Amino acid sequence: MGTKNREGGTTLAERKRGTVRDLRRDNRSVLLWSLYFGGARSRQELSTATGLSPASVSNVMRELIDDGIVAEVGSVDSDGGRPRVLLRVNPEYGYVIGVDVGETRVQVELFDLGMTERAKADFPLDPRQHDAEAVVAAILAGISTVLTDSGVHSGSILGVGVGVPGVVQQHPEVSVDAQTFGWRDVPLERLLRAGTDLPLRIDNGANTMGQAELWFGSGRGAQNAIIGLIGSGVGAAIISHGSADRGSTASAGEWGHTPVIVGGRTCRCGNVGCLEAYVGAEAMLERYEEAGGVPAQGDQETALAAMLLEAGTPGTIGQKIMDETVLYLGASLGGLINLLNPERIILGGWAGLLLGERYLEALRETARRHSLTHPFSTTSIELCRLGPDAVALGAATLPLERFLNG
Amino acid sequence: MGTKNREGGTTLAERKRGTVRDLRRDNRSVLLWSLYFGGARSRQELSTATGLSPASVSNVMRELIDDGIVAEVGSVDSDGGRPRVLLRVNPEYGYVIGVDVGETRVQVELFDLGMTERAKADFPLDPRQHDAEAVVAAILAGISTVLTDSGVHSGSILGVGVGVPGVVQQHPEVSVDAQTFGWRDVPLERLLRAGTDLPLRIDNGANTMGQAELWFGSGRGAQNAIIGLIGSGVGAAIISHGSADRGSTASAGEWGHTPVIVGGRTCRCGNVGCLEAYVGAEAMLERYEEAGGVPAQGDQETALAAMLLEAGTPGTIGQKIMDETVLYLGASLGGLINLLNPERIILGGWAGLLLGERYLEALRETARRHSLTHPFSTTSIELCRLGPDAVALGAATLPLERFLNG
DNA sequence: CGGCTTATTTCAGGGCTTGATTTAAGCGCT
DNA sequence: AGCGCTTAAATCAAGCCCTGAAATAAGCCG
Repeated sequence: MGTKNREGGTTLAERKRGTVRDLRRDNRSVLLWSLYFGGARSRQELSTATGLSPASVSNVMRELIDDGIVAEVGSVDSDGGRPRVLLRVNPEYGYVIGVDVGETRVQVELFDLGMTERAKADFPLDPRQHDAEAVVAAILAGISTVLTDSGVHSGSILGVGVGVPGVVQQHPEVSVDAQTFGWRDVPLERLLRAGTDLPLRIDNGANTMGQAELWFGSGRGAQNAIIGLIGSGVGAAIISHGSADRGSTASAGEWGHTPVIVGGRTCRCGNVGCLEAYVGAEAMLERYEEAGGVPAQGDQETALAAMLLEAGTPGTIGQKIMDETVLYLGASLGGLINLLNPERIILGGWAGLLLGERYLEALRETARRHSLTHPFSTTSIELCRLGPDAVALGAATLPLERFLNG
Repeated sequence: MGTKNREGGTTLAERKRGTVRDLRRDNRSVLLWSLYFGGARSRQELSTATGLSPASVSNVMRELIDDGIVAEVGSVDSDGGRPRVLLRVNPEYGYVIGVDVGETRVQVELFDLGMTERAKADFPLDPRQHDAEAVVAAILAGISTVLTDSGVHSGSILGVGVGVPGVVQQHPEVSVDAQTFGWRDVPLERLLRAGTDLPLRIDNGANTMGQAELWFGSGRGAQNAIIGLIGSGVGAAIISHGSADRGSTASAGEWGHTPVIVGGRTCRCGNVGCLEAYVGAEAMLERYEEAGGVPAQGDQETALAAMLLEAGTPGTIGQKIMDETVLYLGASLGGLINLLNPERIILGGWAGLLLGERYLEALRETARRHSLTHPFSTTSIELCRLGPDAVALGAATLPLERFLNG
């Protein structure tokens, strides 16, 4: 109810649903979504699932089959009647490419429509050097590599999705602000456009990862969810009404810079008391050191793992730090539950998974203590289910989404 | 993009847009919304505003005029062409009733479609006695009072909206949980149904107030907004994609129970460190007393006003409390800005307005210090514009919304 | 008063979904 | 093997809807 736009700009006119032809496109799209996420089903099942008449389903399906998008696959016997013919989206109708632009590497993956990986390419990046040119070159090289490796013709690529570690503005032009890369208003789409004609979609990496979990991971079917990502810093993808809420200028989700101790520890963002000043991997290790601990040599990942190991022994500094961490994180989770009343919270990111392995139950309990009974009891807190490729997978869902929408 | 429901239950089938007739209903509704919020406009303007062809606009408008919903009102001359005929929604086509169930009184108001108040009735409630029966009786009495006072026939009432101070569950049956009233799973709709046949819509009072501000107050036109309500406690209505985000079980918006000092002051919800443990009127007065202040006699409103007056003098206890209050509230606002990236934050509630009068600028500054540059710079923080009738007004928009949707 | 400009309405054309009606495809029992 | 029964899918005529083009309405201007 009431999702119709009021006169808030041009949104009303942009809506593309006035003619009977749009109706057809919509129905076609509804059927495709239903088929894609519902798996192989008969026309009849589609009819009851979507509320469309059997006649229309038949009609649209013939079209989709003629286009090669949908294929009949076997049939299911019924006792005493004509067997139902099962339909499914043809995974080879087209392919999508997902790109994960990370701090240390650009990862490019090619999937068929069933989201089976068909090819993959990794290009290391110099961690001290994140020229837009270098990244663009890596992405373009990755695209042509996966194309040749998979033997897929570029004509059957439905699109390329790119997940980047920064705020992505879509209007008036796609531009990326990424502090860690020193990017400010980098017109990534325009730069890529010079090297490829494929349809492009660019979004924040945390959002693409969230979308991956939402579609294929722990978030399947959720209408209201929060996917929290804890790595060196802390971010989140917020799902409301079944789709990502990016806020008014696409920078929503900065969970890490939400207060937990007003006037507390200084955060790398310059403010004080942020969650990220306590809970990100970087902050955890700093706090460990401040408390007299000696972080293990190596990268953050190794150091954090070592600290977690130490934390298993009572009385250690590691344990103290981790107990506090669980308290802060759990309290913040409780706050999110109260504020947004999600049906599911999903914790991920490399540090989040490390932490979750050992402390998930403690986090649940802390969140319970810091939230109201009712909203807590209708929420579940879980870990991400997808591996390190989730960002690329989620990025690939961007063109997939466009395809399913027609 | 991508607001289509995935296979998350029965939502797909519930969508009522498959047939060419639904298309008509939708277009009719789009035109009505545009006319309602865009004011008097010609058919041609409607055509460009909605993207529908002039022919269709004419067509639908004739229908609406025949139904008495829309009326032609004057025309504007143009130099050298046929003058445009202005259309508007006929404010007398129907009426809506809004009910505000507060702690001390039930307020019932009757509006025409232009949201001009036509009648109003107040029924005091015994603050120690919030029997569902008493409240239901007051609401029903209020409805018949405003009907007779306004002379409006009940047949032209489009519906009644009720705002209650508690969590409202819509499924499987409308039921209300209101801690302050001692209500648990009160089937308010069923109880009211026994006394009236009018269409009913029940929602949380903070949400209805938020909707009022969104439609007619400081929030006009916003797609992403937060309406914060500070009274005795602290709540919020969260608007995303242009409509209220109630979360998965309709209890979203408990901003007051979001952490600001983990491990801090005990809140009346039983947890510690909640925003409401510092910023609600009740908490502010408690903190004042704990710090050695002597609250003025009388109700909370008088006492808070007195403290605010004292706070104007440097060195007083009142000033100390208020400085802290601004710090906590501002930090929490900063967190909301980072997390949700709203285009507007609107502060209301009786205590919020009292506070905002004097400290709005300080709050803005504190929020700025506690948020990231980009999202802060695209947000404005303002005060509610509507008076104490906002809850009833917002409640009345519930049936109005249904009417506009057809 | 006639030409000109702009706003609405009218109308034929093309599309869409649907309920009803057929046709297709097996099952089970005789 | 044959026949009736059951269920799934396809076909078809009917009823709506939106749109572009053409026609009509309504003033202004010289």
